[in-house]
Amino acid sequence: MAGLNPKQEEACSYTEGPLLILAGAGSGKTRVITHRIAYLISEKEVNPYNILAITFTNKAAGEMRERVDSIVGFGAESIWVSTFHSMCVRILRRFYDRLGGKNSFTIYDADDQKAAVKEVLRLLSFDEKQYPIRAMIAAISKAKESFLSPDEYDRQAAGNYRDQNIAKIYREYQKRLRSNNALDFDDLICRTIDLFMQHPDVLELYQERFRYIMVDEYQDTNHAQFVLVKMLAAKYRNLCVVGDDDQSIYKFRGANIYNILNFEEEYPDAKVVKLEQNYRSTSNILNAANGVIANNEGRKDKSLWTENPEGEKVLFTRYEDDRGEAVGVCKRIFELMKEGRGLSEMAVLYRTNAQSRVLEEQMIREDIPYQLVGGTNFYARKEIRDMVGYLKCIANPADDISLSRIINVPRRGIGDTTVTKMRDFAAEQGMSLYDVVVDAGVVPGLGRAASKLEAFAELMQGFRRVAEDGALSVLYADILQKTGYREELEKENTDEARSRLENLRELSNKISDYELHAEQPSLTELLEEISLVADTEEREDGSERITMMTLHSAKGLEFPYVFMVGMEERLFPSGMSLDSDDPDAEEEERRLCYVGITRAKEQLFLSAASRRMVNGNITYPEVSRFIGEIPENLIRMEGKKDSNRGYSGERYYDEWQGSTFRPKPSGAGRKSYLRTQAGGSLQKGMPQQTIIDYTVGDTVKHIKFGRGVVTEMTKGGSDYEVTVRFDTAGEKRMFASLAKLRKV
DNA sequence: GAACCCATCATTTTT
DNA sequence: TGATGGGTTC
Repeated sequence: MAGLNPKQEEACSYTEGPLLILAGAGSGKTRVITHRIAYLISEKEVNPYNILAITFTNKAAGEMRERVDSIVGFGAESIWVSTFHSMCVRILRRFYDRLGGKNSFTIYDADDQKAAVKEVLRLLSFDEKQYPIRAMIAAISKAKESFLSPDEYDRQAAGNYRDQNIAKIYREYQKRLRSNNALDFDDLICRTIDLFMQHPDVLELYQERFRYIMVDEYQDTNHAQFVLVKMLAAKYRNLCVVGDDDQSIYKFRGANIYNILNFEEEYPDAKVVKLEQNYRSTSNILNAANGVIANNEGRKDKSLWTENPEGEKVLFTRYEDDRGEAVGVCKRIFELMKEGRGLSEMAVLYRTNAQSRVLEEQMIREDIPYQLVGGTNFYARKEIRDMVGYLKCIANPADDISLSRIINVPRRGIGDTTVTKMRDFAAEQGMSLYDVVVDAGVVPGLGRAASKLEAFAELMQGFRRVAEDGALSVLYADILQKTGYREELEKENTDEARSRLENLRELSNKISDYELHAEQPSLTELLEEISLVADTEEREDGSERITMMTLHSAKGLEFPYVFMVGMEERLFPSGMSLDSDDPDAEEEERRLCYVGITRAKEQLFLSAASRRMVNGNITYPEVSRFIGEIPENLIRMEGKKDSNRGYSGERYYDEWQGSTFRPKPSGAGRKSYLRTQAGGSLQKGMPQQTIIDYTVGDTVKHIKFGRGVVTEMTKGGSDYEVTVRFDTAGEKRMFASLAKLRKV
């Protein structure tokens, strides 16, 4: 096997029986998985049809698919490369009727779930304050993960009034989902397990099919997923799990680190291969990470090493406050750029999304293009959810949740009172809301709304006819048109409305794209893709931007230059973790820190502020304990020591050349500015290669500062630093590639 | 039904 | 600080 180290090779060629691959950060994990699949097929002559590779995210599945395709060639397409959830959907679409459901079930996402719980609370007259929706969803999810039915949950709650009420909510929620012919994300896993338990013939079918199973990011699996994998692998026992207990950072969403820690107890004959050579980071960075993670107790014994050069020391800087930190980061970015590094080689990582704000503001001031990762999902936007709501209703008329969402959108005179009346009537008669809408005449006391309902029913029936024999894109266009949704937005004529229309066009593109590429396009499958595939706004290639994201989102990525900001007690590690009674909480924060450090290839910049605004309050945080855990000889501290554990903020905002402090842009203006920066519409289609057609003495125009005369140009790295004396804004120094100066 | 005011509340996120 | 949701008023 070409290009693999002995350990990697060992992991690839051990194909029979249970195998645990402990893959440290940057140890070439994906390479091993893909090579192993290739090895199974070419050396062991395993039929690709018998291979299953499970990942967590669609992104990971897509990447693996691509790599497998390129390395395996013939037969690669018959390998199942899939996320847990899409695998289960595929199985349930075929066999859900065996559990008494319809194979055409709808999938409820977080938003639908929320709406369902809200309705349940209303129905049971529970107070949302006492039983917060978020907490209820979490409780239900937890119950499902441990296979507790509402009845069993109730039994366990014996004597606990609150838990008994939660059991009631859970029961009612399940009832609602069942009558709506819907499954939530947890159901997808649990009901598949139910199916396997109740129908051993179905289980056997899949056991026979999946003779070789691989699970990536095994440390992220929850209990239900563990059970599912165990069942599938029970017959042939060719189960290979890959993961890193040190990178387990998703406990809050159910991940159970013991799945990986106790793998050898579960499978006593398991072979364990440790991939400990790191190919990513300098030894200074790697050892800094090792130093931090060594403070955790509950972990598999391993030590990462590298042949990479020592590199620069890790740099820690303490700034006066959060704003100063942002200024300092920007300054460092410019320094790196002067050395010829590009923005796409850099990333800023933080613990909480709220921290991005100050950084964004500063980057806008300094004209540094950035890209935010994470944030609101495309499909979570209101206008998209409305359209998807229509599609869901058309696909599954029993879906009361979606129908309630769109019945009065856009406004058509079917108000809350009417809907409540109909809902109550439906509940009494055991009908679905849609049945009632179609036959509104039977509901007493609807008054004027009756005619509105009739028109609405007519509209929906029309859509259903189009859905039956028309193309999906035609259906979509029809909805947009006939509901008056588009017209209403067009009339509004605001920036926001235009942006919504743009999103609706984007959805139209996605639908056309789906139609074009799907083997057999169907509304059900389209909706499945929409619910299961979060739309991760892919980074546009070629655009030079710095990436900003949470530490969680950074998992699996790497950058030459990494900034970890806000290294402060109670921010990171988070106060919530420190206050929690879970003794593992601090260790999970430390793992998160480990994940962050190991993202860096060349250089790592850590920083903290002495004063920070948190939730509108000024706080004076101490330096994070994690800083002290980095071996002293690997870190350079910038600044003087102060009385407590840390380093005081002696780095004030230094108004250096190029930074341009202007008053904070206000309200809506600022927002739309942010959007153009983050969303990229401003930069789309702009030449990436800057054409410099001006020189000293020329008059140029700047997008914000207006007219000015170039007074100086010096070469800095791959770029030019240009000094311009503006007519109104004074003298500014800036990078040619960022300043977008035009000769006039 | 929309516009406004006040109270409340705050990690991390994918499917 | 700032987003969100509920309640009130016009």
